[in-house]
Amino acid sequence: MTLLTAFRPDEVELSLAELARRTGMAKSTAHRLLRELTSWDLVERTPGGVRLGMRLFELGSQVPRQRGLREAAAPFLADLFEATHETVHLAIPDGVEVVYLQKLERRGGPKVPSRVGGRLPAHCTGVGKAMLAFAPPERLEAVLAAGLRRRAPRTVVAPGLLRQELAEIRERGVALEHEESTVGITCVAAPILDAEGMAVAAVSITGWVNRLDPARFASAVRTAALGVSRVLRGPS
Amino acid sequence: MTLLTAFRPDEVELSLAELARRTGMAKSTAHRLLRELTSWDLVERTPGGVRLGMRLFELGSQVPRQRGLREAAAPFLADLFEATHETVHLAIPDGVEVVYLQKLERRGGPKVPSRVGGRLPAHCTGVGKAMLAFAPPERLEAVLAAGLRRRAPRTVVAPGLLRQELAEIRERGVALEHEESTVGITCVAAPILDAEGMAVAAVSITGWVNRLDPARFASAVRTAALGVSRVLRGPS
DNA sequence: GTCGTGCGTACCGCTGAATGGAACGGCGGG
DNA sequence: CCCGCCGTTCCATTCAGCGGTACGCACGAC
Repeated sequence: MTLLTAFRPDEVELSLAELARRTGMAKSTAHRLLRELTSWDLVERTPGGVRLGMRLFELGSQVPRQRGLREAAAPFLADLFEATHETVHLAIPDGVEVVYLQKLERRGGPKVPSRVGGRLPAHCTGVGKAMLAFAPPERLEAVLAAGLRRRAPRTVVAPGLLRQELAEIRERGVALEHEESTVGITCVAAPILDAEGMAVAAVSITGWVNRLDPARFASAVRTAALGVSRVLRGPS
Repeated sequence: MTLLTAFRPDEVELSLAELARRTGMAKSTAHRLLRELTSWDLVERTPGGVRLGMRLFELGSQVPRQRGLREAAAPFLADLFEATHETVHLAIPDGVEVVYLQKLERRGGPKVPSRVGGRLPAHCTGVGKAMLAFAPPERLEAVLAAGLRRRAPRTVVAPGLLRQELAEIRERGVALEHEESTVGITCVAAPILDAEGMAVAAVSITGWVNRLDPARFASAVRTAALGVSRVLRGPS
């Protein structure tokens, strides 16, 4: 894991020497461990070094926390994409962050910082706020305690403002985000709730701030989220 | 890895004792290793045992072999889905099998055996045949040597027939599959080629055999594949 | 041409960490 | 009620991982 996590999110390949340097291992140790990792196809040898291997992807695809959700949500995300023609996201909460499970992009859409399997802070994303509004109070406190870091000029950094906004989200069932994580981009999100009314995930659409009218799509996002919630609660 | 690979594709959670039994480890060994895996969030403790953890999903999402392809293909897959309203697949070759990278499902579509991160034999799937037709000859020989296992009544199991079909695919640029892996399901696939004309991946649409007219959608699938090929070759 | 540097690879003696047997408390079913 | 299975902890033995060292190679500077 020390070796595997030495790969930063957007690095394709690293040399043995670079890995040894980053991890503080002796070159011979890194060499031997990489041989073992290669034999499991957890990493692959390339002309210029090593990169993460396909078995990691295969294992990751089996992870229950994301698999059930993804399979249940897939058709609804497709519908939502078709109805709105905007970038669609599915995410789950994890500590003070959100982890993106799925992303449907259209050609020519805005370039958003999210990535399948990537993380963003909860307080400055649509999906994050949607889930915070329907989370145990401790989670909000943890987010506030971690500090509302400013990621863009319009990021909400005042705890009071955030609390107030979450109350509005609870009332309307939809979360809005206007250039709070990236300038020029806006977002409409809705939570996916379990039987107890707690958010287990959220869906959102994201688009250019001057092109996407939140009021027009709010009900579509909400409908998709409700559809997933219903399927998750089972055939009861 | 012995512990992680003890989880079969559709098992959600396993007990410590069951893991020890499957792997042949002593219970105490399995216990200690699971503690370590848990600390990395590679597995998570549940009331009834352990399950694969989110970090595996996050790591898997970084794997270059799938990430670049997925990001390049995403908009084209979305277009294809919208144009056809059928289940869309993106897959890459791996030995005598194919690994699915992405899947877009519509509501009410047929239930297909594929799964993101899952594998199927190359010889009985549309994407598999599309890629075999544009693969180094060794790969086809390897597939034949491994044996064309029958998965459905109409699976092609005769080497000669398969060779002939691949020639046709090369000519038309599109592969067809009619109930060769699952009864009632048909498939239209096209390869994504690199600069040397070798298949690096394939896209397909899948639907009910009596509902999906291959002739009508062949060009759409081919167009999507060509679009991805073009993007992959870069902005040259 | 020649040196210097950084790379991947291989060897091997030492040591500390992994192993698994044994034992215990808790729980549920027969 | 007791038996069996589970998860957990402890501990002595041993063996496998560690990393210092060294080698061949490719490349660039001088």
